[in-house]
Formats: sequence, C-alpha cells, structure tokens
Amino acid sequence: MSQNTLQLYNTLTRKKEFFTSITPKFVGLYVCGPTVYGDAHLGHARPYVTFDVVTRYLRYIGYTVRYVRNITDVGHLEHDADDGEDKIAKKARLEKLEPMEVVQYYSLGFHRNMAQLNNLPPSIEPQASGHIIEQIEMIRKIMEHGYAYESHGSVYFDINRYEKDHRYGQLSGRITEDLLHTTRELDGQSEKHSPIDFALWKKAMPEHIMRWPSPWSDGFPGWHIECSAMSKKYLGETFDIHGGGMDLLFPHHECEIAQSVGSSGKQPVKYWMHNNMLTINGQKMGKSLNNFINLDELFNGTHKLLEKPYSPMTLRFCLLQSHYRNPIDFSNKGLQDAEIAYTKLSEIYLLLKDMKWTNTTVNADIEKDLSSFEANCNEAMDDDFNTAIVISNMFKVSSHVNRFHASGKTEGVSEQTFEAFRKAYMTYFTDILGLVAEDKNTSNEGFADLVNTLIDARAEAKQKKDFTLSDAIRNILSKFVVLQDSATTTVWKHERKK
RNA sequence: GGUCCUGUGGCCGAGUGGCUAGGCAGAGGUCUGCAAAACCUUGUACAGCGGUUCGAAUCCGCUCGGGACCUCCA
Repeated sequence: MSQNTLQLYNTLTRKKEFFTSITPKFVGLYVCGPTVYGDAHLGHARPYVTFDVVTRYLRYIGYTVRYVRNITDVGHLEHDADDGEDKIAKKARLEKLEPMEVVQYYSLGFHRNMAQLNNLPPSIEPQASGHIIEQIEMIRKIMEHGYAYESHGSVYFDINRYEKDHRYGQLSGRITEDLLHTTRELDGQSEKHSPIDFALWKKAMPEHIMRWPSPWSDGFPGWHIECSAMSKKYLGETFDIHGGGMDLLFPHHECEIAQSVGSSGKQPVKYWMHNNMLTINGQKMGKSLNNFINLDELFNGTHKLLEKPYSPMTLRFCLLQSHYRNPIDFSNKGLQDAEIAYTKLSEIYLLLKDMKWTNTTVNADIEKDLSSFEANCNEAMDDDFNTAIVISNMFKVSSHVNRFHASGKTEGVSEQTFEAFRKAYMTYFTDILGLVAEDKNTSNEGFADLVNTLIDARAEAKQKKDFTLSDAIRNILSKFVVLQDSATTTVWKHERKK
C-alpha cells in the first residue's frame, strides 16, 4: 500500500487506472447525496457505504480527503406530476407541511441511518437550497459562453451548440443522434430547441411554493446544476473523484460534465466511480413492485419480505462482501449468511483485542500466513477497493486466532509478527471496513446477567450429571437465539471457555 | 431499438491467459454424556457453440439468459 499503487476503475475511460491526486496528499471527493423527500432505503446504503470505505482507505494510505456529499432539497422535477413541480414541494403539499419541514424530517432520518451504518459524516454536506446564488452564477456563465438559452422564463442547456465545441456523451457512451430517437415525450418540450436539451432553470408556476428570484424568472434550478455548482465551490473546477450510483451516469453525471465544461471550459472530474445497483430477490427495487425496503424496516424487521430484523452491521458486511461494481441481490438467505459470517469475524476481532503474545516456537506456515495478512489486504484494496478479498483474507487467518484462543497460547508465531498482524486486523476491521464489533456482554447488561445465571445453573447441573435439567436449561437458552442475538453470543462465549 | 454491465460448484461470491479464493450449506474426523462452538480433512465450477494459443473460466466472435440507463431513481 502506498499512494502510488492504488488503482481504480474510471468510468470515463472504462479502464482501471493508477490513481494520482491533482494536489499531492489531498483528495477531493464528491458523491451525489440523497433527495430528502422519503425515508432512506436499501438503495441508499450501497453508495454511501462504498464511498465511506473509499474515504477511509484513502485516509489510511495518507491522503487528506475532503468528502463532499450534497443534500438535494430542491430541483428534482416530477415527470409524472404537474408540469415542472418540485418533488419536495409536492410532498409538502400532500402532507400539509412546510417544504423545509419535510427536508428536515428526512434529513435527520437519513443522518441517523448513516450513523447506524457507521458511515463517517462527510466533510461538507451542502444543501442545494443554500446554493441558489452559485447555481444562478454558473447558469449565467454557461449562457455567456453560448451553451444555454432562455425560453419562457426557463433556461435550457443547448446540446447542439455544445456539440460544436465538445462532445456530449463521453461519460455514458451515448450518441446525441441516438438520444434524439429515444427521448421520451415530456411536457414543456415545446420550450426547448431540441428534445435532448435539459433544464438549468425552471420558471415556477403560480402555485409553486419553492421558488427563488433569478434574472430569468421566479423559479428553481434544474436537477443537475446543483452538483456542478457545489462541487466547484468546495472542490474547485477540477477535482479528483466523483462518485454515485450507476443509475446517475446518464443523464445526471453527463449533464454535470456538460455544465462544468460549458461554464469553465475544464473537465470537472479526473476519476468517475460508479457503484452497481441492488435487487431484491432478483427483482429491481421499485415502488410499483412494492419491494422497496427502508433502512429502518430492515433494522427492525418490519418489512413483509423480511423473516427477521438485520442489524446495520450485517447490512454493511453484506455490501462489503461483494465488489462495489457488481450488482447485489438481497434475500433473507443472503443476509443471514452475512450475519453468520460477520459474527465470526467480529468474534475474531474481540478475541484478538485482548490477546497477548506468549513465547512459543515459530512455525513457518503460520508465521507466513499472519505476516502476509496486511500486505494481502492492502493489495486487495489497491485493486479498485476489493473489499471482498479483504474479507476472505480475514477468514483465512481466523482459524489461527481461534486456535490461539483455544490453546491459550499464540503457538507458532513470533511476537513481532503477531503484534503487527493483530494491529492490522483490528485496523482493517474497524478503521477501513468501518465495522463495529459490539461487545454484547456490556451492551445489554441486565439481560446478560439473567443469561449468565442460567448458564451457571446449567454448568452446575452438568457437573452433578443431571442432564435432564441441563438440557432443559439449554433448550431455554437456545430460544434466545431467536429472541435476542446477544444471548447467543454470550452463551457461545461462556461455553467456549470450558 | 440504442448505450453499458453481467452469466462461476446446492446457494452466495472473488478471480480474468498456466499457480488454493473465501463464506454458507453437505460429508468424514477430533473434542463432548449428547449437542453447540472450535479445529482438521473433503466432494461438486466456470451459460452454450466456434476461434486465437503450447495452454482459456480468463482473450475474440456468435447464440442464449439476467440487469441498469435512455429527462431527473443511489
């Protein structure tokens, strides 16, 4: 691991490239944030866990990362609603709330869910509504350069004019000629010179409550301009990495490039990273299919597709088990497998945390397994953030740790190697993958006491060879496996000491 | 229809020219009153057809299947 060996897949070039930051030791990262008009769902978890790990790893290898993730609280037009109505405003009217009340409510929920997933907060989390001036300024620049025009109080980006100097479609691989034939018919198309032109500013209808003054009309910014304006403000005209879901590749990110090039003449982003999508039981997650799972529903198990609740760490682990550019299919089976696997590695972490090296002979194989651990993990992360390989490396060393624990001595490894390995495992587990090994004995003390009392009673019964009683207690204890996970761990831990 | 991604053993999931992925589940063993956990051992694989190559799951072509996007969804 070093700042010279990291490779990442750049959507712009469709290749894995060696990463070099524009400014030495500093990385500017922008990730498209959520539109806060609904609860955070499974689909939100993936990009934010992905780019959280990206941030964590970049910091681990010595970069200072400025991670900017926006909150979209204006600007998403509803295509199936009244012409040009804002999603936030629509929701607000339905719930009879102030638009900013809706924004506040869902922002808080989003932040709570992100914290549960142990995602580090971004360095800056700008809101679109707080950057209307910057957006207007950028639109003005684009118009100055001739790449946008006003029409009936709205402003549209002029793709045909832009294509005379630049190429629209370089990120998504789309050809404007094809787009013309495949563009859907929308309201307000008559205002545009070409159906593929996109809105930079929309004039508000009289009943529209979210509106701002501008040189063209009282209205609101188009969806794409906020990311261009805010990334430029906080990261500069050209910055290192732009991330987001694959679904945003077109048109959103394509438009961002056009807007930035159209206003500054410069390519805004050096590396574009896109995470793949999620499916539920093999199906696309969608409101019409009624299989949209909110994060709260996942964590408390209330969604009808779920057999039980799954913890935020189970979800995080499940996501990290596959590479971010591959699709993930969610199922109860998959989540339960992830839960078991995560619990095992978590257990290894807890054992390792308190484990002391004891003087023994050195076995070449064990020594090699443990001494190569960190380098193997670094190599995996350097290869486009391959967290799946990191996890498999953790499993490869797990049996050694369990054996150390069972025998009570660190058989076969030198002190230097053991300590380096121990530190590396713990760093990877908590700092890089961002997993949290809850010490379940302390997190639920009253309950743990009860369980421990039962365990002691059972041990006593076993000692007296009263197996009827001991089995009866075991049956009681085993019920906690379903009721309360912490009990399971407690039982296992206690039993293992014997 | 266009652009892009994808197809790996019972299931999940890495790998991408020759070298063990890993996990879950299964089988056998150690331990145990019996289990559980742990440890040891172990089987099953690269959608199909053709091509390139000394050698292909890996590269190329075609066929078939799955998915995303194509004006506002992470």
